[in-house]
Amino acid sequence: MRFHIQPTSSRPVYLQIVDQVKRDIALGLLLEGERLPTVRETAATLAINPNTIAKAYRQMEQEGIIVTRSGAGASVAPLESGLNKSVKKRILTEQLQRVIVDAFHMDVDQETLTQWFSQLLVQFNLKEPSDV
Amino acid sequence: MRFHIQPTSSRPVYLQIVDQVKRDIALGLLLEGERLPTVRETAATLAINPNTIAKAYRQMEQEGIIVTRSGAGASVAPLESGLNKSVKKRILTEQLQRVIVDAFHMDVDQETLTQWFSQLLVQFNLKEPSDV
Amino acid sequence: MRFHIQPTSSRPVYLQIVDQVKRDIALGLLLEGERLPTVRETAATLAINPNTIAKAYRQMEQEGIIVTRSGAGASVAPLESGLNKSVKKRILTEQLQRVIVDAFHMDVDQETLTQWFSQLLVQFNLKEPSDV
Amino acid sequence: MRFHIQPTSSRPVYLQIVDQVKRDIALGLLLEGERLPTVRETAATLAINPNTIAKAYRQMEQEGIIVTRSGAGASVAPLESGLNKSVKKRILTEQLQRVIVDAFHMDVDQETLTQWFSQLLVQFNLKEPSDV
DNA sequence: GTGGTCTAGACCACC
DNA sequence: GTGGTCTAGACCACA
Repeated sequence: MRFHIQPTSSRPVYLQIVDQVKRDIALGLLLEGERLPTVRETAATLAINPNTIAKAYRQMEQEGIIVTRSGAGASVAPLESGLNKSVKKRILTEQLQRVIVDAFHMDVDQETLTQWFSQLLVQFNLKEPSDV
Repeated sequence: MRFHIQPTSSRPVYLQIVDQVKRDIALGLLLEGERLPTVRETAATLAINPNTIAKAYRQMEQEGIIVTRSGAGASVAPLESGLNKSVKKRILTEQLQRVIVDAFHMDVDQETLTQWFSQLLVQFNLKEPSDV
Repeated sequence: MRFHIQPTSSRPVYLQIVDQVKRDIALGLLLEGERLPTVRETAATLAINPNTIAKAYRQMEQEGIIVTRSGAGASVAPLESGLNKSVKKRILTEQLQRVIVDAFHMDVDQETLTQWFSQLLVQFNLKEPSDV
Repeated sequence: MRFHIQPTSSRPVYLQIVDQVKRDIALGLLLEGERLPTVRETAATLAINPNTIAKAYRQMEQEGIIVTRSGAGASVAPLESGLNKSVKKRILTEQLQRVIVDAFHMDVDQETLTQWFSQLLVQFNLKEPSDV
């Protein structure tokens, strides 16, 4: 696994790492049980403070995305979400609404936005074993 | 215009205000040229520090959402986005991707997500060109 | 609120703080909505690094014990536990079992242990308004 | 004796082993003088680093739970606790208090907690003096 | 070797 | 003023 960090981004470095791990899992590039690079290794590769990487890992652990066994590295946890459906809907529609509103203010029409949305869905659907 | 603020939300107060103005414009509830409540009026109503409201207004002015004439308050600016299309696409697909990845980790399937997306589009479609 | 830290304890400082806040809430000494001392203030009083205090606060926030509004300090959150009952039972009986086993190995008989348990319950029951 | 280890638990593996030995002794499943499996045997069965098992045994020896005679393996020591009563009380009430506070924050009422406590006591009472 | 804790000190976002 | 992020570096617990 290779991370790509933009130090100038307003998004904190540790969240950029979280984003990328979550994306790669969703894309099927990282499979359940697969090991992530160690904190020190990642810190060295990216020339970033180990504490920052550790923070990203801690965050993912608490979100249930990965499991870390102290002294034995971190690996991808099985998919499991304890949230009930109404909460999920609230969170996701809130995010989607923000995108739609932004699109409006950028003068992007709904067809175009829907098209981009669909293209992304296709990308993230490739991970279904039988579909490939 | 009435704002609804959740002080405990992780989303900063000033961005909650920006969100709501942008949403109401996109919904056609706020029309071009319409005036927004003054900073001090809003601050009093919401019992929030005026600096916070001022920051929200400054942010919206920068984004070209509103225009403020000193002494005459703020009003909704005409829709206009100077960004070029590839930039728009990058910004919006980045946001959409994050939603899709989050949906995956919440174990929400693509059909459900697409349905929620479509429902939102309908809501924001009511105020089409001919309505203005 | 005054904290009492034992730097020599094997229990990490940040957890000692969490323990004390949770205990004081359970005792009714800290009420819902009440503000906690600021991170910097606490750090100065205890002569402990602010990051350590911040970590304790972050931990409590994620446990839902307190809410922090950036720029406006932290306060006690309303009591709410999203766990379902079987999970609660598993967690608590696991802890209780460990105490009982330890008591056995210390040669403390069950009557004595039960007595200590009851005395503690009484202490933590005083917080019911009408009982006082 | 068969150990059951959850590698993903936040409780260290070596302590899980200690927990289980102490519990089985308290339950009367392991009697004084009875021999424990060897370090290397256990390590092989559980597919765990022998150092981890050795650490668990060292810990139990220090606590006076078991005695190890070099070359002759480990066996259960006679029950004996050198602590004075006030120390025992301090240690155990500290643990009990933590359970009670946790129960409060999980919104588990005192009746329920007391019931769980009593049920556990019954389990651990089956192996009373006369049974040995 | 792994990750976890704590310190010290800088800078930023928010109110 | 508040808390959040990041860096740098020490020490410890765990496997």
